This record gives sequence, C-alpha cells and structure tokens, in this order.
Amino acid sequence: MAVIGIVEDNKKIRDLIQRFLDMQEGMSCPVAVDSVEEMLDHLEKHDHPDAILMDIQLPGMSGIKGIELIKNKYPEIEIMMLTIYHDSHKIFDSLVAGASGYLLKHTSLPEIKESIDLLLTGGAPMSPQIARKVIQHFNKPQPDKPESGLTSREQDIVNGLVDGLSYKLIADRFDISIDTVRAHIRNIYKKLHVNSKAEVIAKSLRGEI
Amino acid sequence: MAVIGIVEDNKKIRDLIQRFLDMQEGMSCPVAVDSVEEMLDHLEKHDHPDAILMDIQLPGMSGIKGIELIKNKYPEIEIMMLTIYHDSHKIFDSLVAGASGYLLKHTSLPEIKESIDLLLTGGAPMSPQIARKVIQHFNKPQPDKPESGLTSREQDIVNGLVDGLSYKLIADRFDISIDTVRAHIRNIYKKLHVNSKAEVIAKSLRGEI
DNA sequence: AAAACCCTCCCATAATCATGGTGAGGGTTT
DNA sequence: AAACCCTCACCATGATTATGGGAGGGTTTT
Repeated sequence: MAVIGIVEDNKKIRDLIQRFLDMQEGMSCPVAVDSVEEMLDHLEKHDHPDAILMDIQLPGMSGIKGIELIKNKYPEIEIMMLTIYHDSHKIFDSLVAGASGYLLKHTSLPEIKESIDLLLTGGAPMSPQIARKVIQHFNKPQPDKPESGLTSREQDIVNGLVDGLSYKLIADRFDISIDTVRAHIRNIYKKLHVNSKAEVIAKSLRGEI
Repeated sequence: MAVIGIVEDNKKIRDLIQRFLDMQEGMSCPVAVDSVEEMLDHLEKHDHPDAILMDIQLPGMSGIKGIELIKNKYPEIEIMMLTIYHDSHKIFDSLVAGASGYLLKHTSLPEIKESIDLLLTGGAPMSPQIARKVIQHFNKPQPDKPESGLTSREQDIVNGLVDGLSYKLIADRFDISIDTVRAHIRNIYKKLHVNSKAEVIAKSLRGEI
C-alpha cells in the first residue's frame, strides 16, 4: 500500500486530490496539510508516507525549503512538486533541493496517480515542458559563455594556470620562455580586469572566460 | 507536415520506424540512414528535417558526436536519442551535446510518434527512468562531495582564496593576522596535498573540497 | 606600406606567497 | 590532568608573482 502525503494550501485542490488518491487501489492518502510546518510535525509523530506531493507557494515556509528539510530528515521519502510555477529557477531549485518529480497543476488526476506510481518505481515524472527546461540547463552553459577576447595562446596559458602550474612549468609545457609567459599573463590580466592567478582560475572554472 | 529523419544502423528497426512514421498523418519520414556521415551528407543536399531520431552506437562516428555536428550546423533541428543505453554518462553527454529528448529503444511505436509531437511542440520526451537519472545530476553534487577534513575556519580561508583575495585581504575579512592566515593555509595545503593557491581554488571550484 | 595585432624574449623591482619553526590559549576527548 | 585539535600569533628566508619598461619578427587589416 503506497502512502501519500500532500502539502497544499488550497483546500479545494487538496481535498480533491486526497479524495481521489484515497479511492485508488493500493494507495492511501491519510495526511493532507496546508504547510510544511504541519507536515514536519506530522512526520515526527507518525509513520511517514512513501511520497509527498508538495506545492511551492505556501503559507510560512516555502515548499522548496520544505523539500530540503524533509529530504534531509527522511531521505527515503519521494517528493513530487505539484505547482503552477514553470519558471526555471523554481524548477531548478526544487530539483537541487531533492524533488524527484515536477508536475504542473493542470495535470489531471489520473495522470497524477500515474505519476506517483512512476515516482515510486524509480521514475521522475515531469511535464514535457518541465523536462525541456531541465534539459536546457545542460545546453545553456555553452551559448552562455561570452567570448573573452583572449587569443588562443592566452587561453593556453589560462589552462596552465587552471592546472595549477607555475610560470616556469607553463613555460616548459609550451616550450617558451618564462618571460613570455609573464608577458601573456600581463595581457590576460588586462583583458580580464584582474590581477592575480587566483582570479583568472576562478573566472575560468566558473565558465566566465 | 513534420519531416523526420532517422539515423540507426539496425536496418530492421530503422525500416520499421520509418514505415510507421510515414503512415502517420501530418508526418513524413523520407530519410533513414545508418550513419551520421550519411545524414550530414543528406542534410547538405536537401531540405533538412524538423527532427532526427538518432542511435548512439553507430558505425563510424558516434551518435553523440553526431548531435554536436548537426546541432552546430542546423541548430533548428530537434534531435531525439533512441537508444538502448541508459547509462548516465551517455545520457548526460547526449543532452550536453544538444539532444532534446532521450528514449529507450523498447519504447513502442505510438509512443515514439507521440514523443516526436512533443519534441516539436517544445517538450522534452524522456523515459521516466531517464528523467530520474537526469535529475540525479542535480542532486549528486552534494552527496558527492567527500569531506575534506577541513575545519570550518579553514573553509573560510579557502573561500577567501576562491574570491581571489590575498593573504592580507583574507586576514582583514576575518579580522585575524596575516600570519594566522599563513598558518591556516599551510595546514590546508597539507590536508589537500597541494602547494599553491591555484590548486586550492581549482579543487574548490571543481567541488573536490 | 603603414598600422595593428600577436608571439616571443629580456631586464628589473616590489609585493606576495610557500614553508619552516615555535608557542600560547581554549575546547574536547580520554 | 594529559593528550589532542583548532585557532591564533610572530619570525625568517627563498621562491614565485605582479607590474613596469623595451624590442624584434610574423600576420592580418586597412
């Protein structure tokens, strides 16, 4: 028997989903509350559910903060967001916080039921639109990278720095004199408006070069 | 009319999907080849399709490399992987390379058709198992981070380094003497087995601390 | 061909960093 | 209490960096 919990402040929606899930075979939904705080309270006192449906916009603590707390204490509970937000930040934050599914609220009841089944069998239910946003996170980093204006030689030097090499070792790697390395680095600093190896490395590893 | 291309080296599967898609209303599948090279060749000479289904394991160039090339030249083509691999690396690499969907090969024909529709209307079709793996990438970075053994003060110092500060500025930030900073840094170097700011910063930004 | 870059190299100095040793005070564990 | 770790601090030295000059040879742009 899959036990489901709901955190949703809109009483109508909450009751609707709860009643629907409770009617399903092999599923029960004994706890439906309207804030993370109440859910945490409940979790302390009772057996915890297998999965929780969670809204983001909630009175008191936000759903995203809620995911964090719940996942932290009860990592085995699967959490699925059920919310109206389709904004990338919220999606991203939810997933990072530990949600395993993310549905938009217009999802039909049978679909929600199905998604819960998926969730509990190792899937990660997402509306296709959501999935696309998630995927965009994988592609973005590239288009993102604004060009630095660094020449390819300068890039080489930067890579050397990132590898933690000293000027001397960079010189060896590219078979040029240490003074040349110095010269390049001076130019790099000017272009990037920095004045230490540390900053160059940080910029580079952050994808800002 | 949605035009679909297929790159798949198994002739049986390829023909099957092609015939099926061709029968669908509003869809045509005029080109089904067994290597990325052939597809690239075709794209140069003909109007390009709206979407391409692509295998990963192919004779010659891999499908992942193929995504990159195709997406690079024809960014408007949507690419969906259709493969037997459910290994995280392949999935991840495909998405990074520019794929917008990732289905496992056991997917039924009608589901493939549906997925293509989704793909072309801005969705990102994924088997739930795949979606879960993708999501895991968002969660991993945290559990991943093996503890460094750094004390919290040492972490502070590391953060200072990452911010590109000099010893002096770190000392100012935490209101301690520069010699103390030095002392901490010595310990940090020992713990991390490095011997330069550069390496510490690199490690930190790579999440290895 | 002149201008504008880029890569290469050299010289020089002040600042910063890497490393060593030493030791004090506070907190925790045994 | 003894042992131990963390934090803090001072001294000292050699290595590395940061920054300034200047200069020759190559390529691309104007």
